[in-house]
Amino acid sequence: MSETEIFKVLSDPTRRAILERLSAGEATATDLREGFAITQPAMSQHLAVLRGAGLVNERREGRYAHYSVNAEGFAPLHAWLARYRAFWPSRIDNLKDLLREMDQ
Amino acid sequence: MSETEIFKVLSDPTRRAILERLSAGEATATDLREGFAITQPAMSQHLAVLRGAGLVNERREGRYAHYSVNAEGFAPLHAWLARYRAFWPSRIDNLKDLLREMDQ
DNA sequence: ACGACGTATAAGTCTATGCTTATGTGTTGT
DNA sequence: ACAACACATAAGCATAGACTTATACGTCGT
Repeated sequence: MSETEIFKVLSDPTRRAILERLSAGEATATDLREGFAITQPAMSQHLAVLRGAGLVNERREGRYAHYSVNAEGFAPLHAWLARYRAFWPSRIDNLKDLLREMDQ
Repeated sequence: MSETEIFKVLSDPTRRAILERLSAGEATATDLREGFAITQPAMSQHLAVLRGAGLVNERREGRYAHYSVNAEGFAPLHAWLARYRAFWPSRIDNLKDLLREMDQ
């Protein structure tokens, strides 16, 4: 998925809230509506967008759609952001060297 | 800056390209236009948005505006993304413990 | 002082997106 | 078989955002 698409998808607060909810575990589309002042089609559309971006997985079980976070979908975001980690706390700056050591 | 704002700002490919250019070093607004098929006001507006989100710094020098990456502005993004690092390569999963050790 | 320059702002246009209501599709229980 | 259910899709509307042209603002060189 393109970086542009991922950023667009995540720029919606409702979708980020959905992801946060899903990070606590799988949930159905109806489950997810609790706590959100949102109609069913709106939720369905948000989930379709998240699915399209590869940020969530869908597991079909009869008439229920179980959604969960697809952490691999965040890889492009991690990769992009890594370019701007130059000013991470200095401890973390040493990470690369550290990992190199760990590999040996 | 709110996560929503940061994601929106970064969802524009031109703005991400500007950041990439700036990550190679400071540049003026006019410098930045090279290589971009973009009018001067459009560039100025993008820079205003980046500045507003705290992602770039402006250094005024006479009639020139020198822009540079403000890496601290990426902190909210790092913090948010950290929640979804559960599936980072397993080596990195140990980072937290590692850093804890380093502090001692 | 004045004109060229570097940049910012204003105002309008066009498209993208998130919402709504209405409806379609497949599944389950009786 | 049929009604209720879980979810998806369609179509329309309203707002946001990225662009344009025009113009304003401050700075520099002559």
